[in-house]
Amino acid sequence: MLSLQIIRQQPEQVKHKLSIKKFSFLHLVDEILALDDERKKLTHESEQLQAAINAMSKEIGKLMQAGKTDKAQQKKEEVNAHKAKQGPLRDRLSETEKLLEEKLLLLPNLPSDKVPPGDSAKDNVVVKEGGKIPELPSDALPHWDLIKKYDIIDFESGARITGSGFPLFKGKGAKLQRALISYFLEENLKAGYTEYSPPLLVNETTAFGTGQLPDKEGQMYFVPADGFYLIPTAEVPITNIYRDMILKETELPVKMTGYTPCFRREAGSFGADVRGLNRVHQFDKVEIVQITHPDKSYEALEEMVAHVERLLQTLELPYRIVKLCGGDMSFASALTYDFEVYSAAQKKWLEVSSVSNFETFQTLRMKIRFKETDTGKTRLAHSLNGSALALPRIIAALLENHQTENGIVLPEILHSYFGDEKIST
RNA sequence: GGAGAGGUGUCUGAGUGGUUGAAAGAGCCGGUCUCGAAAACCGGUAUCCGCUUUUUGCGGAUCCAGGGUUCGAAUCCCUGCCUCUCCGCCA
Repeated sequence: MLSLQIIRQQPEQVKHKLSIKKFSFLHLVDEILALDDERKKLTHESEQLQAAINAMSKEIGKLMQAGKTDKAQQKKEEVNAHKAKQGPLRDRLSETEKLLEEKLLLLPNLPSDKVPPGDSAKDNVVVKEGGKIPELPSDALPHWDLIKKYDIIDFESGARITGSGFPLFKGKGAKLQRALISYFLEENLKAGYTEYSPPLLVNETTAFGTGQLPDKEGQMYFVPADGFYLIPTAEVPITNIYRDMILKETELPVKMTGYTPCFRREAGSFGADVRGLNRVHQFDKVEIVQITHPDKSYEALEEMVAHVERLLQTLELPYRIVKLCGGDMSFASALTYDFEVYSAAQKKWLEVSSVSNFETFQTLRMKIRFKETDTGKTRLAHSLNGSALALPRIIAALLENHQTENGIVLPEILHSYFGDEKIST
């Protein structure tokens, strides 16, 4: 969420930046400012009364000890008169605060100055391309056919056990997943990340912290009996590890990684985009998360981008890095780089990672702060995260790009993790 | 799931209705001492909100959370959450 402070100080600037994100309810900014003024006024009045009440209560204490009960009784009545005045004031105050909070939560994060203008995915800026797009024969198969050919995922059984979008990995397919997870985690460890294996169900407060709630509950699976949400990404539990904490400046940056299954309802998706592994309800992902000093977060973002890029290079996949334009960015992000891998048989780019800086948007909600060594002041940290990497589309791309007459020839880096060089019939 | 105990500051831990934002100790920061360090001694050491033009200062809130009793609550009552111990069930 945005801090009231920045809205108070630079309302016009805030509106301008929100409009870059194609956010259309700019009137919210003025409404928030009006509510904030109201809140301050009511707070002040209510606290004046409270201060008077507190002072009188202390006097009553003294009078009672001195045995002057009738004088104390007189004071008590005075206090009661003050309290009668304070009651309605407090009700108005809490009403105002609630409304203010609700409106504040509707505002998306401000885009960083580096965000290119634009309305949708077509305006995103390709900042880098790498790898080589393979020349496949004309009878090259899309991954859903390769999956059948090598019998590595059983979509029908998955659908029977649960429903469509819940793939059942089998044999070499299951092992390939395990190999990729191990490989990604090992590389993340080498880059200085601490490994976590978090809970897969989270409570409401946790889901609120990273910005899934309110508003996006439709995207998550929910367990009503216990009030838990199935995580849509490891970002949610892992970032929340530091919720309500004040770190020492020297403890930054905090670098965390974790493998989890991810659950997404993906309501409303349909068509060719959802074929095979392109979009599923349950998938595996290795995530990286950083909590950084506010002055270092963009450095960290670049470092994370470079790290993910290395992973794709070693997997020998053709990729490109895309900087998202204002209109295509997520609610919580200040700057996002998407990684796309070219799927040679489908002839299209598939998003396999999204690396974002959230600046203080999440840390304000979660109260993740640090104490400055020099001044002793408490400041909000910045939070970032990215996939390193999401498995299904990586598998789709590996299958399609590395298909040969003799099977799927895996990149060398995976051989030791997979225990073989290729997948064949 | 059943029975009991408990949740206090960075930590340990005192506090059962009236200057208690909270004893004491530890830790941490600064200082004295020292060639330097240790020890000893002295001082400091929560967060959020509001007022004050700034510093200074003032006020309010916070002793798991939310309600309640009271002139006044860390302290009493209710509800919820969590932790620990024992029993049950179970991978």
